[in-house]
Order: sequence, then C-alpha cells, then structure tokens
Amino acid sequence: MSTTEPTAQLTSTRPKRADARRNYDKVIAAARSAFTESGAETSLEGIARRAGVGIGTLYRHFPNRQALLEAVYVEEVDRFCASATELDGLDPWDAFATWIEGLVDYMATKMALAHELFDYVDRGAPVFTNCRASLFAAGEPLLQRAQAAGAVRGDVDVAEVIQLIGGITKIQGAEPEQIRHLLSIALDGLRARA
Amino acid sequence: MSTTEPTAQLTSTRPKRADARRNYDKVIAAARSAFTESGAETSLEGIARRAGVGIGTLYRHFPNRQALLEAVYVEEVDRFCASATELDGLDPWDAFATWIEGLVDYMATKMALAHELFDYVDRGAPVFTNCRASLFAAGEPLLQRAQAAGAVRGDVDVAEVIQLIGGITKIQGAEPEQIRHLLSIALDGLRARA
DNA sequence: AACTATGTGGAGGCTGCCTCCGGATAAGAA
DNA sequence: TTCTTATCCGGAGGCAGCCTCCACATAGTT
Repeated sequence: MSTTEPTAQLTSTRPKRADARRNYDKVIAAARSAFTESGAETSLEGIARRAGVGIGTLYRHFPNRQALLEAVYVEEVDRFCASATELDGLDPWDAFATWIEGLVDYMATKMALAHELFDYVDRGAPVFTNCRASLFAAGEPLLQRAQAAGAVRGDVDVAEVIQLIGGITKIQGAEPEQIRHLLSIALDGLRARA
Repeated sequence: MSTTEPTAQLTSTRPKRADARRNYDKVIAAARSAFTESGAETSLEGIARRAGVGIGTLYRHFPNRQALLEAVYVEEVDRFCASATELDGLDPWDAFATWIEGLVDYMATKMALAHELFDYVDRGAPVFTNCRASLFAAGEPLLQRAQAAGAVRGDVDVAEVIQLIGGITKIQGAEPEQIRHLLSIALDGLRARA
C-alpha cells in the first residue's frame, strides 16, 4: 500500500521521468477532489481536464476507471492511517476518541468511493483486505495504549471497535447529529467502568 | 403500488391500446429475467431486443432506466407480498416460518436491483418506503396469527422481524448455508418460550 | 371503409470509457 | 553543449449505452 507506486520495482528499471511523476500526482489530486465533491460520478475526461492533462496521459497511469478509483481510495486510507501517529502526544483516551471521531468522518466521505469500487471488485478483494489491515494496524496502538491506561475496557479488540463504528456510519437516513449522538453512546460503552 | 400502471388515471382517458399493454408486459417480463440473470448490468437495448420490441417502444413506456428498474422492483415486491396470502392454510408457525424463508430468498435475488436503484434514488424515496410498507402489511397478519397462537414471542413487531432478516441477508461473504444456519438461529429466537 | 388518436421502432445525437500512435521531451552520452 | 533515444504526452477516434425524434403503422371509433 505505497502511496505512489503500488508495485515495488524488483527489476531495477530507470526511475520514472519527472514529468510523468508530476502528472501522476496531478491526476490523483484532481481525482480526489472530484470524487469527494461530486460523489463518484465524475467522468475521467473531466478529471483529466481538471488535472490539466490529456485523457491519454490519465490512461497511461491508470489503465481504467477502476485503477484510478483504487489508487485514490488506497491513498486516502494511507493518509488517514498516518494521521493516527500524530495523536501520540495526547492523553490515551483523548487520542483514542479523537481517532474514532476521525474514523467516522473518514468513512462518511469515502463511502461513495468504496461503493463504486464494489461494482468492480468484490469485498474480499486484496484492495479491501489490505486497507482493512492497515486500518487495524493504525488503530491498534491507540486502543492498546488506552486499554493499558485503564481508559478503555479490556475485552474489545480493534476489529470489534471498527465494526461497531462502521455499523453506526451505515445507518440509513440518519442525521449527522444523530450519528454523532450514537457515536458518543458507543464511546461511552467502550469506556472502562470506574 | 399497482402492478401495472403506477399512476391511477384520474382524468377519464381512453384505456391503453391493446398492443401498448401487450408491449408493456413484454418489456417488464424481459427486464425481469434479464436483471435476475445478469445482475442489473443489462443494457436497455438488450432488454428491448429480448422483448422483441424497438428501443423507442421501451422508452415510450419507461422514460428512463430508473423507471424501468423501479417498475420491475415494485412488481417483484407485489408478487412476493401476494404470496403471503397463499399460506393461510398452514399451521400458524409454519406459515410464518415459510414466509420468512421466502423473504430471505427474495432479498438475496432482489438485492442487485435495489443496489442499482440506490444509484438513482435515495433510500428514503417513495419507492422504497412504499415497498417497505407493503412488505410490513403482508407480513403482519402472519406474525399476528403466529403470536395469537402462542408460537411466536409477543414482544416483536413486523418491522423488527424484517430488519433482523434483512441484517442476516446483508452479511458480507457468507455462504448460503451459513445464512440458512443464521436464519434458523433467528427463527429459534423468535419462537415463543415453552 | 375511412379516420384519427395512439403506438411503434430505428436512425442518430450525445456522452463516457478506452485505444492508438505521431509528436514532444527528459535524461543520459559524447 | 549537442545529440540520441527511451519514455511520455495528448487528442482523434472507435465503441457502447442512454435517450430523443419523427415518419410510418395500427387499434378503435364512426
């Protein structure tokens, strides 16, 4: 799950040309904002235009719509996972709770992307299992620290926590504040009893 | 939720011409089998061909893809709801359990259709709320009869039962037999204690 | 039988995904 | 610096799917 180039170059080829890398990044950036703005309904032509790049260039880097979708999705997951390490300074509970709240926002915005990806690859595909693994790996230290500090009950693991949050975000037709309320209830439930 | 013509004709217009009605039915039938066979990925051109009808005719009856999808979906719901009345002869519990099993099969096959419909209309749209209402109305007598006979615990209502079943069918990546096992567990849970 | 409101169906417009290849250019060699 | 060439750029165009339009056909009425 590298952010830039999914396949590590085993054969020692020449590194990518500067313009190629520049364009790759421009396309990813354009795609990310396009997808978050307009759901996943944007056309690839539109993304290319937005990136200031020809459609051929887009297809050179991403052989099809699915590939671009995946790249953006993976990059977002990485980005969110990385944010976990920035919470080290906080009190164990606060770090945990903050990360959980971030998780809710993250899931809400990335659902459209994941939803369209489901049209191409099934839920057991490497993309999703890898992303789930990354999410678990990122959350685990935060949870363990909070548990070690006696802030979170000891009988839950990351998988359960993330499923719980996932379930809450998937509630149909709930208002954002309702979600937030349910989240606070869930957090209360996770808190260690005094 | 009439099976054939969604909007009741308030203005007393002449009834539809015979050929029009015939073609309408042919398109619906072709669409139903096409959707159940190939998921919801079939093209409208293909459906028209399959129905032995021009593409223009299809569009005369269904102004767009969403309309056709909806019509088929609604028709399927009606059909399933109607099947509830055929269970009157059975023992209250058997009637209830049989209907529930039918519900699982029904949900499994119609998920693809509903999934694509979600791309067009949101989950709170009249189509879905109406269908849910029909489903509730169809299941209610069966549940009440089973409850009155002391076969099903008294502290559940139709909505809960259907949500429970819906939740089971939505479990990701479960084997059909696993689903069936979970269903039997759920049914045990619904059974009145001796 | 003739008339007309209604229905039919396919040509064609539009858009989106993707391919292809002539021209441009970065990166290394001379 | 200049040259060479592997690599990359980008848009024209093919193809498919959604949908519109309208000349022609026909059911139902007179």
